[in-house]
Amino acid sequence: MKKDLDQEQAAYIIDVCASANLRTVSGSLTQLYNHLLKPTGLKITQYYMLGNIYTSPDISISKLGEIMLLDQTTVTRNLNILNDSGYVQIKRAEQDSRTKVVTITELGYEKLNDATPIWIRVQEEIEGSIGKAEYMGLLEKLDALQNVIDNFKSSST
Amino acid sequence: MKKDLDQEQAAYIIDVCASANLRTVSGSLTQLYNHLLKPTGLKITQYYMLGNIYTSPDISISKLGEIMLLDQTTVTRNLNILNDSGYVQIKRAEQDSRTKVVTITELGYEKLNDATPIWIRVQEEIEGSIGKAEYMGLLEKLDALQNVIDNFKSSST
DNA sequence: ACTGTATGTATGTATATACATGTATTGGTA
DNA sequence: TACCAATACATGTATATACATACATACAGT
Repeated sequence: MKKDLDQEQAAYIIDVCASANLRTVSGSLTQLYNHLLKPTGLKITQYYMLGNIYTSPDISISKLGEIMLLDQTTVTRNLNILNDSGYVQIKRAEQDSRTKVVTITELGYEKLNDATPIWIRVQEEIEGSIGKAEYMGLLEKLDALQNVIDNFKSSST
Repeated sequence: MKKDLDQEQAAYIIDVCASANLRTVSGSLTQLYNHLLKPTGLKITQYYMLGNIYTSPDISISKLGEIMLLDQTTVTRNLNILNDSGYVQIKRAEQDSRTKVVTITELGYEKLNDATPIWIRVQEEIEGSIGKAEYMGLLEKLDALQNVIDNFKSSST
């Protein structure tokens, strides 16, 4: 005898679902950043990717995917957009011509600098409003959740 | 004299960025769910939307967007996919022919029931691993963050 | 040197998402 | 009543994302 989902149970699921809660907040914050970043022409995802490239010069596409936890194909496509805007340079590695290495351009670096004050403003608003310690606690919890997810993924291999 | 971003500062930003941290965890969890849900043919976003529709029968497209914190155009497009699969029914409201109301179909309800055990399994793994109380704390922090974001948005109007 | 496998990247396809804008319908007001 | 503003939805366009798969190059073993 199968017990089917009633509306109350469904409402509970909607309410506590980790995926939905994360996606919703993440989406709202992305929207806020993109709105404020509009004058710079960057999106927050692009800002973040540029920051990673600046921090790890001559990184390969795959490595970039690994540190950003993105699929390689996603990195390829997002990089193409940055490349078309002239924010990054992509060239084949000399030792291994399969590999491509990415570097930020002068223009890309300028964009990064343009956008950073906006990033700081939002981040300070967040840390100021919910409290620095609380915010760090949130990051820790997110980290713990990430570990649970990673373990779950590797256990179901 | 302008102070430009150095790599160490960029690394810090990458590390603590609220948007990036949320997006990354959210993405990983979405991937895990979608992988496990594959046999059902549903994605976690679709499961979540179906759940909302089941919980609020005859809801309008706009209202659905409001409760899910999604743009109306996003709802329209996601609903079309569910509609093509036969999981929802969309018809014009009788009082106001601008409005469309959405209802879950029998088939959609079956899908919802197929997917729920998988949702439960992941959710229990999460709550079990990081602890129920810790998890509730995480939801509270996410809620607090959502409020900060909402306030920021309305203040910049 | 040849061959098969592993590795790095790209492409086809599909979903998720938002913004700007267009279209249709409703409802209030002169 | 005729018109205008507000409301509800759809469409064009762009980005973000992943999976399945193809392609190209490197490398190891014979």
